[in-house]
Amino acid sequence: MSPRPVPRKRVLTEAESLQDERVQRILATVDSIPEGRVASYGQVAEEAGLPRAARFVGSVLRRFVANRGVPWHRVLGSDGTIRVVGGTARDQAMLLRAEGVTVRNGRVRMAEVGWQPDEE
DNA sequence: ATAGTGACTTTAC
DNA sequence: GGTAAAGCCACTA
Repeated sequence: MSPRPVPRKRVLTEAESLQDERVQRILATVDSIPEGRVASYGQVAEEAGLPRAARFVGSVLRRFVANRGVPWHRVLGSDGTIRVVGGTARDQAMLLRAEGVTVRNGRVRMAEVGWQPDEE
């Protein structure tokens, strides 16, 4: 029997990461944010069953969401601030305004447009 | 295995 | 209102 190479762990490709259960739950959670509402990264993480993984949520959105049907623009910082840098920030504000969310100084009022998961 | 990084959050001034 | 530091998770320069 010729020895076979042991399958080594390697870096996940994008396609593989998309199959990652955590990624799927994150995307599903973001997708469940109703139009006109927003959620924080930490909130998404918690809803997805990944408490304290807010930064991970941010990186997942940054890497995959750009060209999918996921409403990434409804995810903001816990204080309602747009955390994206560069031109994408302008897009996010535009997308939010397009669905009736008031954005002032790169920020929204979480008390008004914050998503309450129990109202789905 | 260690160090650095980031679409984060919380706490403490 | 604001900044600073520390804690946080997972990925990687």
